[in-house]
Amino acid sequence: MPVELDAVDGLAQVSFLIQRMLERRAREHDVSVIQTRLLGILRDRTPTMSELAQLLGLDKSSTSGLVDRAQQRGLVRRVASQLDRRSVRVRLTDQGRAQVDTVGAEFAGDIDKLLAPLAAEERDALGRLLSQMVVAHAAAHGVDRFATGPP
Amino acid sequence: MPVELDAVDGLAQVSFLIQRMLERRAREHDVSVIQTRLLGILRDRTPTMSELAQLLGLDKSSTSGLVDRAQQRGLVRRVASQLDRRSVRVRLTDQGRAQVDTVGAEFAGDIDKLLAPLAAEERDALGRLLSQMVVAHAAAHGVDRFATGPP
DNA sequence: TATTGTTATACTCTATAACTATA
DNA sequence: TATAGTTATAGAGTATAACAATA
Repeated sequence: MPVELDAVDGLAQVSFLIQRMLERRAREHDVSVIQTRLLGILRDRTPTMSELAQLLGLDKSSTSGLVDRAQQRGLVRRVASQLDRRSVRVRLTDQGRAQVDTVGAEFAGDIDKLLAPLAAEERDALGRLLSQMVVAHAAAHGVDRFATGPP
Repeated sequence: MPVELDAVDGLAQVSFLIQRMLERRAREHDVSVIQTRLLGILRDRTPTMSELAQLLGLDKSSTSGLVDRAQQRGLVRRVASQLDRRSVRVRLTDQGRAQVDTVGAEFAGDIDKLLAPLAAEERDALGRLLSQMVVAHAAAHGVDRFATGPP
């Protein structure tokens, strides 16, 4: 198999593979990728609607609808804020937490399978290279790496 | 910056970064990722609607709508087949080709920037590791790597 | 006045089901 | 009958603009 991709093409191809894996896993549990991403953000946070919109990179009205649908499915709930009575916090329900844990574990398993052809030292080397890229990108763009990526 | 991700987390993070880059580039040109993917498929093909639905992994009705909207924007056109009068082929217009070339080049440039922190030998090593993964996955799943990935 | 959040509206994307035309 | 494609319908996801309540 002498097929050889350069780093740019390799990253593009692998990204599409991984994205499709996530789509499939989410759909198996009857949710969308964006719903899963919402739950992922809420795993270690209870943000206001505004903060949530910021984290998701969506308009506040889009976020309202997203949370509406997640709430209808029993995955999240809205909690009134005591400090500012205009404000609402969004919290994961037990069912939502179970859901995101399951999808997250399956998704991680998919990526792990994708790594199967690599030897242990190669996996380590890959992790180091990717870390360099992610860290440099976060430094340059001021992004909290753990805020944006699901799950 | 002693932050170190393992290969699984690194792949997940980088995939989300790359996906967001593509979304941004597509939106800058007023199209969606799926529209860009459609154009990418048509760069070296003139498939029937059925073939297109297969390549995109969508229902034929979804594909109809997608092509409708791309056609309204002047990016593709439908061509009647002579062999089978039920059948329709979809072809890129000049404008569609210019669009996908532009977005594709910008997207490749984004990935290239993401690779900036790596030395030349590291980029080569990364390309080799990712190639191994893509090739093994294609062999196991029987996927034409160039059919599915945009652009 | 400014901010937080929701609602009204419109468009894209997607699937299922029913349909037309051709094979 | 079977296949290629479209249309009707419904729902998710998104943004803009207008709005209510609170600060």
